[in-house]
Amino acid sequence: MNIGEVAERSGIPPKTIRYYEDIGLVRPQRSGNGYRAFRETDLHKLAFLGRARALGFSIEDCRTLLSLYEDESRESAQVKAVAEEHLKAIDDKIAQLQSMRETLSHLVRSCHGDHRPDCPILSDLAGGPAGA
Amino acid sequence: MNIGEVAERSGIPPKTIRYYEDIGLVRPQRSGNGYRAFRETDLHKLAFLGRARALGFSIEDCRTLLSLYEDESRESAQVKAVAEEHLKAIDDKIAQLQSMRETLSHLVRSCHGDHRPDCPILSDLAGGPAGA
DNA sequence: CTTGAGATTCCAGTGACTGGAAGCCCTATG
DNA sequence: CATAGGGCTTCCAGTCACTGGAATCTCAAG
Repeated sequence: MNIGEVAERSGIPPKTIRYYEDIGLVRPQRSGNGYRAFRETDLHKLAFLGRARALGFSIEDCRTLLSLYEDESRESAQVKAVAEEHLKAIDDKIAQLQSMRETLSHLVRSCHGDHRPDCPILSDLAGGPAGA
Repeated sequence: MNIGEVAERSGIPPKTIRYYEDIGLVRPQRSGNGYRAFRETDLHKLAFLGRARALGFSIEDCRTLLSLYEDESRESAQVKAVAEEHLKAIDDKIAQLQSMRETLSHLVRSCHGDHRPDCPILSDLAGGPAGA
């Protein structure tokens, strides 16, 4: 398989697949003409990567997960540990965003949003709730 | 004021302040010795930037907000528009993270996490719920 | 006079791609 | 057989918002 077909079947753009090869996530063989020659297992790996990235795992996590996937003597606890850590990071990020959302939505609601210059959003940014 | 004091009072690291000058967000004067000489208004701007960044506004949004802040003929609607767009981006991001969180927490719960190699997390990544 | 803290500039790296340029390979058509 | 195109190759640069580090300079204190 050439890169175009793999891209289509895995849903990962050619550019990204080349990048994944650069950083050693996949190692396709080469045909006589220099083109990358992907086997089914390469496609499988790329699809795996696509799903892991869609769940927000970092590239380094993906590398770990892939190696665990290929390691028959793995312990599921190792996989779970990676996933739990990532889950916690997601929770932290959500909490942070929700806190921003909270503040911001209050500010947006309190701004009349018309042609006048007075704006509680700017007042808040300029110096906190007791803004000048 | 030298950069150290401004950093302490604004909560923004010196490196970041220099970066903000590089990209034209602040324009401190210079003393005879070549040191940056910050005035109160510069400090004020930096504190403004710190709060805007803490709410997740991009640097470009910050630039816009700062210029609106300094524009006496602004209309609050302009500020509100920027904030609303950002709020929507935050909502989108939260939704995306919550969807990941959902999937991931199911997977984590379904993994026994012991010394055995079988792992529903890997099965899912390897090929969806109907994993091999 | 030396020491140390704090200031300066510039270069490089982060994460995970993505865009673009220059050029090779292959197939199909005129 | 020449050519046009589409797909493939490599390499370089840019994204975003910093951050680390090196080499050098300035200043106040002892």
